Amino acid sequence: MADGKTKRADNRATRVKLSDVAAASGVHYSTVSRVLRPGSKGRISDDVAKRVRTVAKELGYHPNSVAASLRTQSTRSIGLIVHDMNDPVYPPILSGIEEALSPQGFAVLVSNTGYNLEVELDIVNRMAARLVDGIFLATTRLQDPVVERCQGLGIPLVSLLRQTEQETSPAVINDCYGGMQAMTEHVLASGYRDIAVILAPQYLSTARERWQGIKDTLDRAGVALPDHRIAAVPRMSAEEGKRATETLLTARASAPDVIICVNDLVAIGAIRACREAGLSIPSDVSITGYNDIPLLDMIDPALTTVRMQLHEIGRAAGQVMLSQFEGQPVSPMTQRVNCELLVRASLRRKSGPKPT
Amino acid sequence: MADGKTKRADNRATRVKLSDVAAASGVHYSTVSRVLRPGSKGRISDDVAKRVRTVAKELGYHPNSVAASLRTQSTRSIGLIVHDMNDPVYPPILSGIEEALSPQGFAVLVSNTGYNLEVELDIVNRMAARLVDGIFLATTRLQDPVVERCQGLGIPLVSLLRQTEQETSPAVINDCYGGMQAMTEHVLASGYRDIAVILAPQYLSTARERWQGIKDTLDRAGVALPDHRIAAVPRMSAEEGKRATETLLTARASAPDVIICVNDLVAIGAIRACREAGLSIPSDVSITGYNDIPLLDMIDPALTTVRMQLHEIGRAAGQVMLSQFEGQPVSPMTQRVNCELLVRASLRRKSGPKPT
DNA sequence: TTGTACGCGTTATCAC
DNA sequence: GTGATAACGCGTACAA
Repeated sequence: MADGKTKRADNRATRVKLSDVAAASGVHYSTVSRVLRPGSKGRISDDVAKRVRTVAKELGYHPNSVAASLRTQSTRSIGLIVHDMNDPVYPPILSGIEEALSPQGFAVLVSNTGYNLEVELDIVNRMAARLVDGIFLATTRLQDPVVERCQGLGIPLVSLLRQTEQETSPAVINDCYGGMQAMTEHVLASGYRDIAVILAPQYLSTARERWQGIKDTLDRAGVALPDHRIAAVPRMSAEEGKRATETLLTARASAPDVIICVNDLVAIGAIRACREAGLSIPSDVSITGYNDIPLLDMIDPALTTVRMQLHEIGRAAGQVMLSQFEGQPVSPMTQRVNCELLVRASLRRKSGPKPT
Repeated sequence: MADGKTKRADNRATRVKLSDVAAASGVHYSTVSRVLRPGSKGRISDDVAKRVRTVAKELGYHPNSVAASLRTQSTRSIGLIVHDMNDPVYPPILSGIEEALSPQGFAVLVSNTGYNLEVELDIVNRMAARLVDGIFLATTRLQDPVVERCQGLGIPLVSLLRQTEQETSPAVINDCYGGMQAMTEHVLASGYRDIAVILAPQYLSTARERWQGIKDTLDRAGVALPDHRIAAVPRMSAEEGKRATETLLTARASAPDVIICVNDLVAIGAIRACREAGLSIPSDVSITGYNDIPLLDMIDPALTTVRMQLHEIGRAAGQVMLSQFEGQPVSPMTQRVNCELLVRASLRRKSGPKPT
């Protein structure tokens, strides 16, 4: 009843609705509804349509999408689930998604799992309760209970960056196999043979494909990769990369020629570890990454990496989601987006043979 | 009628609702509603409550929040409007917001304006149509039509990082004045007197406060800042920073001792421009930034900057939003979060007098 | 071409 | 304590 604090409630209450427009234009509100939504059933006389439209504009009518959602069972909102938006690979993907879906009137609900599966399942439940029209999942594992839950709930799903083992959901991913193959071939072409790798958990398709890309290329070239030149991180962070590199460096007296890292953050950790071990890069050890996160060309030394088309992955995923909404069968289930090798200072052509 | 493609529709249709639970437990659905929502009016007998609850769990009941929203006029969703999520300052803020609001059942709708005011106003309209409970605005200008529109629509608003001239909306911001003051004092203490600055548009409170922090400190120290040592960028990007630096460097034959940049990205552009001009950093020119974006300690040279507590700003903004929902008057209108000077290699104590 | 009437799944306000 | 019932604002088959 007060003046100041009821402002918002008043605003809501005062909000002009379909029937207000109808009353002001002297027609029934169902007519207004038809006028305002192109693609409705019956045709409308031009003069009525025009009158209704101007009245609606004058009154500042905006449809209440919650009411519409209740009726249509569609909220025109979609969820985006990521482990952590602070990982620089996600923002460009979000941009791409927005580019594809925003013109169609969709809004994006972003949630971080914090790398916690329980949280992630809970997020899916909450999004389901909100009747999101679909979910973009950037956390997909090769065997994924989250994917199963979405499917159990009947929520259209598109995986981002990763895919399940059986390719059970539509997915738009980077060609990690091809990217790492190109990287490994370049490492070999640069003259290196004593190669080390830092891998990531193999329940992620990205990590597995990258590892396969390395392995197959080395195998074809007949280059051995002994166990003591292989390390793994439980999570793709700089901290873990540093730790893994320390393990690698202490495994043998001599350092490897080059360390191929599963991604950029891990590579940054590797750089730190090498520095602390008194090794300089690239003269003592070359290092490579993957992703091409921002500023990577500015660090010392500029990191050799593979650039993913993250924005394009997001955009394509948006398209897949839209075609799924239209009931079109998705094919192929897994769509691969190309990437590009970027050679920078952290990887140098081998100058001479190492002293034995 | 087919089997595969109607799966989702079936799921929606099949979805267990209040009345299903009611039927299965032999009570009226309004009773179920009361049981399931703590804090409803009438008290319920324990046995009925228990029965209803178990039945609900068995049937896998989940409330339809769209229907609830239609009734309550609250969607428990809030909008976050940023220019571009690719700017690394935003993700930590989003995390902070989620930390504060997610436990309360709120979801966050993220939208990028792409630095376009028309788009931004449109986003507000769309969010209003979705009945968001509130909006976080990270784009606030000193005079801001977007703020006005939100207020006109009666949507609770919290500004992030920036504030309007008249402090018309609750805001949680960084203490940019203090941060730049500390930076400038350190620059002076390092022995520099020939100082250049790169500023940003003064319709942003961040840019203006930083500039004031610099100016006041120099004034107090009696150090002059001639016009040819002042440049400005239309947008805080590396590209613009590079361009502005080129302008600075060509204005006079001698380069300044140090360039104080409005933020890190601009500073990175400055580094690039200096390199191209054959100047080395910090021996020829020192450079400073602001924000402490990720990897800044890894670039060459490591950039001296001011670290903002971005996550904390997001969290605090979430708290402000919540207390606003509870009808509590916000005070003070502008809440400042402290920041910290980080001195790194890009700024070195002046060794000797420059040759004249 | 336009109006009628019902339903979407809840919440809230009544009675009883 | 519990049941009945009216909104909430819109979409749409159907009638006119």
